[in-house]
Amino acid sequence: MALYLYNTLGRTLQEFKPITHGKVGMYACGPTVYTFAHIGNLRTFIFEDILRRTMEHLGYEVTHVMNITDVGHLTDDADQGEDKMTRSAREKKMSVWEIAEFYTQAFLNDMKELNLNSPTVICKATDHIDDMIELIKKLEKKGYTYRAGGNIYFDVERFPDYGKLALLDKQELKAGARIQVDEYKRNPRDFVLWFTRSKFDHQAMMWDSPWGRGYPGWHIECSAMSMKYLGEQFDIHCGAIDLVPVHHTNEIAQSEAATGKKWVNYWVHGEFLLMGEDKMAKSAGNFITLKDLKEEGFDPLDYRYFCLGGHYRVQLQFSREALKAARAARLHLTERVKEIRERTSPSELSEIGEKGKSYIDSFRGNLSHDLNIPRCLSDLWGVVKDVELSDAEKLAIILDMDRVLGLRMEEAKREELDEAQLQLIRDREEARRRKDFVRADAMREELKKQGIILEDTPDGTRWKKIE
RNA sequence: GGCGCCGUACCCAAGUGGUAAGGGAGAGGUCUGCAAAACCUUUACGCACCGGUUCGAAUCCGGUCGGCGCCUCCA
Repeated sequence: MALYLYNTLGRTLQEFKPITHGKVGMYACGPTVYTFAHIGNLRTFIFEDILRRTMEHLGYEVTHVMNITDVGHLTDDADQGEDKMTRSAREKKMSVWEIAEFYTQAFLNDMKELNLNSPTVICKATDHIDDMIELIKKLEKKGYTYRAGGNIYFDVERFPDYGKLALLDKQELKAGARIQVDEYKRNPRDFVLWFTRSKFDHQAMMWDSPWGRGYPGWHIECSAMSMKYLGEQFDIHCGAIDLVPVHHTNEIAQSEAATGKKWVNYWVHGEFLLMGEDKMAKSAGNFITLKDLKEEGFDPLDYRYFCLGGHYRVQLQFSREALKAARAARLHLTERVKEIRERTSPSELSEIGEKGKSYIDSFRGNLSHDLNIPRCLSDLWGVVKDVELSDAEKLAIILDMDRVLGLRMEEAKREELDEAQLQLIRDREEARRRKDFVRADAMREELKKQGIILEDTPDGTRWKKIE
């Protein structure tokens, strides 16, 4: 089944055709590790995980590369003083290297808890300074750069297609609207490839280069590392929507200028998470982290489920109410799967009947249509509730769908009780037979204190643990 | 000012010109010693508003109102 993706380059839905048959090279812009990722950042990584799992589900062998931006870059709108990493280091009384390592680990932990499959390659900017220098040298040789005020700039005038991704030619740039204009730039859209003169007082990370001791510009790392691991041309580059006008635009310019080839075929961008009505941003101070949600009693997978409820290209409104709804839905789902598994083991996918196949087809169709995950979730619920499917079929289909959704359905199994608890349940059943309901209710109350809920059914008493 | 996105039930939200997915919450019912779970039924003659195209519009076109994002930190 053909996969259709919305390509920001061209702004249309396009059939995905890989460069190499059966394989996909995919680069995802990773986190900047000077503080904890907030749940808005994490939405993007959940989307990328879904994209990667979808392609694998459709039979592609995926090479997924994600970078870690551990070189500090700028502070805020004022753009002066210290860089992010330096400031964070000062506040935490740690070195910039320790800060980067600490938040990198925190991020990788978030990924694990959200059940994000680990990228094939995770690469740190600071491990690839030489690759960046080589790329800048190449650009310099071809005449795409100029030196001014101690820095090396990329000259956008030399690259005619500049801004194609972001439709910048249709926009009027309001230069200096938010940021002071860099007096050394020939064109306001020019950007720095290598700094030797830091804007910051206490620049901590510095490297030697042909242009002097300094540090790389922000955009060069993604070009250098993606081409190192995926080649000069690859299939998909993704990230959040805010990266389109500057970061990705500049990446394209420097990459294609260096190689003279088209760099990336499909650009796939995820929309923002909104906090109430506004965007969630570190600078606005209205952000929350996965840790915050856990402290409020949510499971990271509740947040994953919540994100799956909205399409990746549409802004999603976060609220505690909406997250609670997602949690309730996920717990119901998990409970249902536990019940099914208790009765059966999954059948072979090849033995699924017509009715079951229609769900699988629907699911794949929705996936293929620009990752319509909300519809896929709807298909999943359809399977769970269908009265014509056998339990074995249901379980097989659910587990198959979950390879994409990543809700850990394979772990939805009945927990174990100890012998004393099992005995108490048997005693209670005995009391019920004697119609000693006062005693029976007391025992149920006692089990509830131990976190066990009882349900009396015509087939006997069932129990489950409270989450 | 320029560019882009979006207004669907109490809430989140899908919708690919053919008669409004799904989840949550609420209500009624079946079952039950009670409870819970499960299941069944139910909640938008209508998709911000006004025109237009069409046999047919939530979907396409134009306009109005409202919201969000971006315009060199940004997921």
